[in-house]
Amino acid sequence: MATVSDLNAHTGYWLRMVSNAVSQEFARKVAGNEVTVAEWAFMRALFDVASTPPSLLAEKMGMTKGAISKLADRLVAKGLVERADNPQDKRAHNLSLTAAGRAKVPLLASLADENDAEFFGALTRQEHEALDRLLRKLAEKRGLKSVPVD
Amino acid sequence: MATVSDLNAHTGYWLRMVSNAVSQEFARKVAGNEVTVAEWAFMRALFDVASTPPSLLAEKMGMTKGAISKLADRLVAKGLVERADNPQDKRAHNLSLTAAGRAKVPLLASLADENDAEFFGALTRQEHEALDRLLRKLAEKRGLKSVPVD
DNA sequence: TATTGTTATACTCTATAACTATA
DNA sequence: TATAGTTATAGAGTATAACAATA
Repeated sequence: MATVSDLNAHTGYWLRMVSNAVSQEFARKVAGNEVTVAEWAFMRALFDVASTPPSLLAEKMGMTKGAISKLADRLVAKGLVERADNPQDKRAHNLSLTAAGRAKVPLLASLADENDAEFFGALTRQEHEALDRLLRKLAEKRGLKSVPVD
Repeated sequence: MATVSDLNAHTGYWLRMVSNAVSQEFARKVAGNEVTVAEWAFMRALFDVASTPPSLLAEKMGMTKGAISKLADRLVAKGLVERADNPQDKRAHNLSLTAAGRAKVPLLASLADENDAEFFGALTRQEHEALDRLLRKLAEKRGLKSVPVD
């Protein structure tokens, strides 16, 4: 347990600080592409799976069904995502990127690359790789899954 | 530049995922203490400085003046923060924790400790220290400053 | 005019909980 | 009853921009 004198030891505090800065800058970068950061994350998670039910996406992304539903609505309205009926279970359906959505991924990915380079370029290559590894380890422990092909 | 095939290389994506999970859980933990995560970060930044103008706090926290102003309003209403006139410049003022605000810090800090332990306990001690160091390095490069005593 | 801070406005993000339609 | 998903509601978080007071 830390005492008040070592408040600065809180990793969560720095994590939030850095993550917010990275996301804010990325939001600016994607703003011109009619897509938000959360929408990009959604599309990115969908990119490598042919098709997936909302419930699974919610679990993977650490979000509630309701949040996924709302995000999906927006992306469907923009023509980037589509819902397909599940013949086996009429309650269920599957989400996937449309051709337009899929076509947009490389552009958005290159903006994400730029953003990564801008922020993590402050680290050496070894440091950057170490950070990546640590974050993935934490995500995994938390049940946040990457796309299947990972 | 990454190509579409190495989408998973985006550090920003994982950073956001992990940070969101950590903050969400912490929000649950502090919810019973009439304080939000952003409010705690604000109080924490204020804890080690006797008194600071909003503009400086905004710079340190990577937020706009408007956002700081709104947060300060809420904390003043809760009796945790106070504004003091600056005799040298009537436009300016200084923010500081009230006695009640200061008294609340150890409890909130211990919840932050708990949260850190819960998430970063998945790492070895060396890994946890490495993560800390990397995050601070990134924050520093970005001009996000820790409190002066750091 | 420039600067400090507040206020007005507007979104995104997300949760919780109630609801609908199946199973 | 249980489950898949949607919808309704609400609030946090934050930005941008216009504004007021003072320098």
